[in-house]
Amino acid sequence: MAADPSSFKEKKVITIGIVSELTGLSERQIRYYEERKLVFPERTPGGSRRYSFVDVEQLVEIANKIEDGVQTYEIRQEMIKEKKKHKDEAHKKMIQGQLNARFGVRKY
Amino acid sequence: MAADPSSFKEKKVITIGIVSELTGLSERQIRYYEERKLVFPERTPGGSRRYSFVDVEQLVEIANKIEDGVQTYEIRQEMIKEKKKHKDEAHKKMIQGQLNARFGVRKY
DNA sequence: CGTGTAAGGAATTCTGACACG
DNA sequence: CGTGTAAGGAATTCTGACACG
Repeated sequence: MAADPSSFKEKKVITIGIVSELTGLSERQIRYYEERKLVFPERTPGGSRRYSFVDVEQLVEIANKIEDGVQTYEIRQEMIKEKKKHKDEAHKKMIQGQLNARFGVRKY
Repeated sequence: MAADPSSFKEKKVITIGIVSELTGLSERQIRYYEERKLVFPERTPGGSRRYSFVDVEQLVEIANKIEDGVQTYEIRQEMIKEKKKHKDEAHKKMIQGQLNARFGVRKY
């Protein structure tokens, strides 16, 4: 039901050069969006960035917004709101789960 | 019905170093299995290998077979047989499709 | 046969900075 | 603000070869 945690799409395995190919963005742009806290690649022991397919998709969205004149700061605010919404939903679900555990529930 | 051609799992985007981490195999092993025609990474313009998640999964299977004493040549024969089987199935389907087109068919 | 390793070179990536605006 | 670029260095990858067995 929830997203598969071992999902390939979320695995950080793509180098910045490939991401650049995939998105059409320059490496400069990709690194800058990280600086502005819009993407969060992992690092190899040697310090190279590794992105997931989800990151790649988000980078394209970010680039589109910027093309529309949205500033990185605003994009970041949107992202924070999104995150909050998801957290609230998760919280609601958890409460629900606790209630179900406490008072029982028929699953079907 | 068929595998999504734009599937992430099949995109060749992973460098050999990451594949090595993911599989636990040495880069030497990974390159050798390519030499023996068991995996087929793509190349960047610069000549670096790029693997897909499917490749990664297959590499693990290959390594397991080798551990069991199977030789690369035999593994390759198995792969060829597999491919033939798939081709036959595809062929059968195509014939079926042609028959359906020729004489009509109720889909449900 | 399958794998480790040292060797030398080429491609990739990194950071900090200057530039334009 | 967002992006290009030249700069110097470090990490990554490549190939062909020798070694063991």
